[in-house]
Amino acid sequence: MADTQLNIAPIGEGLSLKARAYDALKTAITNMNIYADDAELRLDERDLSQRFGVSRTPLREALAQLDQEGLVKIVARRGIFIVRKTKAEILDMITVWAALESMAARLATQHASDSELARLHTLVDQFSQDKVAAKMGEYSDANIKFHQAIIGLGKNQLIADLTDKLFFHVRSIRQRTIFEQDRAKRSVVDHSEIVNALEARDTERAERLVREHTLRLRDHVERYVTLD
Amino acid sequence: MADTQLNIAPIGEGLSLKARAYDALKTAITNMNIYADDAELRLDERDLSQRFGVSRTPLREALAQLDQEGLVKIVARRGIFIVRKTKAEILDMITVWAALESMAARLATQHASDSELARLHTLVDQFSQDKVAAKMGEYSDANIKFHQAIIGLGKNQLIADLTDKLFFHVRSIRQRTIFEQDRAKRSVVDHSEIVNALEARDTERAERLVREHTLRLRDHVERYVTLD
DNA sequence: GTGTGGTGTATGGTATACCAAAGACCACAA
DNA sequence: TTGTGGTCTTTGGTATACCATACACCACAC
Repeated sequence: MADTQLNIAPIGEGLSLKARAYDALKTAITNMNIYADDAELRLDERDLSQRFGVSRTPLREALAQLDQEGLVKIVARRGIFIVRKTKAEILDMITVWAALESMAARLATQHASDSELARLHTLVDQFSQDKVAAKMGEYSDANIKFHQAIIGLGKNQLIADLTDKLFFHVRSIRQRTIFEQDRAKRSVVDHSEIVNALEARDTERAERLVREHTLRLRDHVERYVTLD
Repeated sequence: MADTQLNIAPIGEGLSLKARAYDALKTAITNMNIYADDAELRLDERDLSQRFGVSRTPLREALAQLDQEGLVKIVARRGIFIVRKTKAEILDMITVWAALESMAARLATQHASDSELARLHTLVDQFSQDKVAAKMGEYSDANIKFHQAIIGLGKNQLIADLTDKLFFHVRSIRQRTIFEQDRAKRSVVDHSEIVNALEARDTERAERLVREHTLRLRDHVERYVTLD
């Protein structure tokens, strides 16, 4: 059945070229193992421009944004480079994450509804301490989701936005370390205690547990993870 | 005495046009009372371009950055507007500030040297509880400096960077409210207790005091300050 | 008199041409 | 053979011309 209307082709998906370039670059960088020795960290503006099919201007705006977020570094007349975070920077990020998520937990005890907290509970209940090893992939996702859920329940948009920007880095570290040294088991226990504190509306305890949980990740990374 | 050398004029001050446009815009917005009823919140790209003497491209990049930082909002085909933060957003910012500064305080108890903490002490000692009213202007500055100093002692660059971005908004609120309802006196006491906790290397107490101090500001704003 | 449609204008968005600087490479001279 | 200089190439930086859209205003018809 042929269209009776003209039905002009949708040129873009509604997003600006800048936004699309930004998304494409971000996912490309995200899916790349930038710590491999042979990783090509140099980006070529003109090459990218051709490959995305957009001109350099919107591309540069997207790159400028990534630069500000710290994913790439633009050096005048030298090039654009994907940034390898130093270990110290990763540690700082995890520390900031701890500060923000623990504050979100504090807020959650004050502002989240019982039903919202109950939903959090179901996230935790899916994994018992001993079954975790059997379904690593799933737990790795569930682990991330749990932390994002707490942040959501804090109902502070700024915290959500800031952690979103850190997420890219923190996620990869969380996934990389969750199954080292029995950390998954410990994680299950921690999460369960956190939920209990939240449901008990125990503000101080919830805050402390979340902070300690994430700072433990920090210590683990400091001791055992090698970057650079 | 005429130059024997050619001595070509220094064209720029070394900064890129984008960076200069950014600085100029930021200070311009900072020094403007955007809450006045007759404030002109609309920015004209071409007009600004002429007034700064740069073309639209670097100007737009600067504006895009301000947009991302939330100082202005760019609406496609509508214009660029200076953002009036809503009260809710201000409250969220103060909350985030509390989370970050309290974490910085925690870190300071672990990583700051005795002499660094002693210097902090001198910042506090300049103002006794009853003399504060006499030199309001000075105290207002000292108050801000105190908080920045704690953040510096946390030695987490990311915390410093993030609070820097919030600073613009939080500073104006701090200055606006510090002399309401005897808050200055309370502030002096708080600061002194915070320094004591830091010097005693009492991590938990320092963190808690800083958090509570800033959350009190948050409550004060929520109750007594009218924006929008 | 009111409503609708079309046109004009202002404003961002995009593409492209050109500029400037830094580094690599090569030729030539000592 | 080695060092110095200049040039060429690569890359980002800047300016500008052009395009698309949203809104306002006005004319015309009902």
